[in-house]
Amino acid sequence: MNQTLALVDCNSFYCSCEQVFRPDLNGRPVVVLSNNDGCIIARNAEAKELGIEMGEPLFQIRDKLAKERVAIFSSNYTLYGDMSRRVMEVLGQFSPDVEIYSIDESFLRLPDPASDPLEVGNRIRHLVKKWTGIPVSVGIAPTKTLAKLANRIAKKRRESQGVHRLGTHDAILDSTDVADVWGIGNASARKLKNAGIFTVAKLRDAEDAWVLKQLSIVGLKLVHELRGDSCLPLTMVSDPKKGICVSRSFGRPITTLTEMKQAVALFTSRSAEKLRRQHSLAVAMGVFFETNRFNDDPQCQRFGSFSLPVPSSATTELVRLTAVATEQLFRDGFRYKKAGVLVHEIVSDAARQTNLFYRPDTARDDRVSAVMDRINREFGRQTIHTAAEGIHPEWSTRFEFRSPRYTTRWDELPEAG
DNA sequence: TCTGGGGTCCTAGGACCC
DNA sequence: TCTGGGGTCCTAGGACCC
Repeated sequence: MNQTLALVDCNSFYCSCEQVFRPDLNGRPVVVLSNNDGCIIARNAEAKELGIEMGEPLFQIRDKLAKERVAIFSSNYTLYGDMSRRVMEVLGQFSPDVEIYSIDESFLRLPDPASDPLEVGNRIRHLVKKWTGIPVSVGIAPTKTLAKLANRIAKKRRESQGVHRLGTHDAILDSTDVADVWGIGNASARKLKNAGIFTVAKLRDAEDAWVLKQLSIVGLKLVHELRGDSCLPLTMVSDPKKGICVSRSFGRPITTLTEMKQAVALFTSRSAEKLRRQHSLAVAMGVFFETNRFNDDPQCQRFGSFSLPVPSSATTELVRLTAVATEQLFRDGFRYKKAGVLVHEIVSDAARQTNLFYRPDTARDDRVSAVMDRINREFGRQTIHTAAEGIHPEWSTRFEFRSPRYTTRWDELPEAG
């Protein structure tokens, strides 16, 4: 099959989103923090140059950041989600076949075989920047794995100027580290290097049987992709999630059952919303909480799961059930740092109306949920929520450096003049 | 010393990704 | 004092069945 794919990836996406609204930060190092302002999860080019690493805890490098005048932001997922949608809209102009792979990258099948792919890549770059302010890099190749690699090269090589096209036998593959291949993580890279395979070209030319034995079917597909043989198709419509997990670290430790129930109720509401958005029902769920594993506090991890009496996605029902589970699991005398809710068995809501157990009270719960969704969609998340979640609880996640939600909240826009 | 040969389902854990 | 939060896929091994 002869196809030309492009992988479009936003450069330092979270940082770029912040910088679009803060042109005064141009040329300055910028970082974005994880939930709770714990770790560095995004750095712009200037910050990377300072040697700031992905995943570094903030408290360990606070002084360095201050000294280098690094701009620090808490993560602002409302803003990033909205900017992502805008970028993806622009990409839609270039192809009917777009796979949104993550919040900041998409695969496109370039539809017109006659046009020059490099020229198309440059147009994508230019238009996304012009309409959204976000800089992107474009990798072009016949398979996803090669397009990923091409994108990496586009970002690394200055001469590429943000767009690179890669063929299966390009000379650059003889000098590209095998660890740069998408799907080759630490463990596989170590295995390959022990066997003398250091470059992408070497891996491409390895024997199928050997690869299968060492890296399983996953690795073999990847090697075929390096040879230009497409094994990973574009998936334009995403399947519903098979599991859902909502978990957070707290701004300060939780010690009481009352507060733990509030936290679990909040995470349960988020889970219920996710279920409804993909038209699914929970069949079995889990609740967990744990103490801080990085300090000397007495350690405690609790996990419990249960099946629902009837599959459901109603906030009120799920909150009631996870509250019971929380009461059963909770142990006094610990400082809990993190908790979460899982939905690990899911079914479609399509067949429910015919379910023997679908009674009027279930129907009422569902109507309440539908109204909650509508209000929260229109007026913003948490406009309406269950009383169980508490109001502005003290254990809430910290966002010391949060930027305004420029694109979705008028009330947070800075005043003009 | 020998201790079948399939098959399925489930779970835990590894590896990887963003 | 402060160390993220999601996901997917695959394999191995145990339980169970005929």
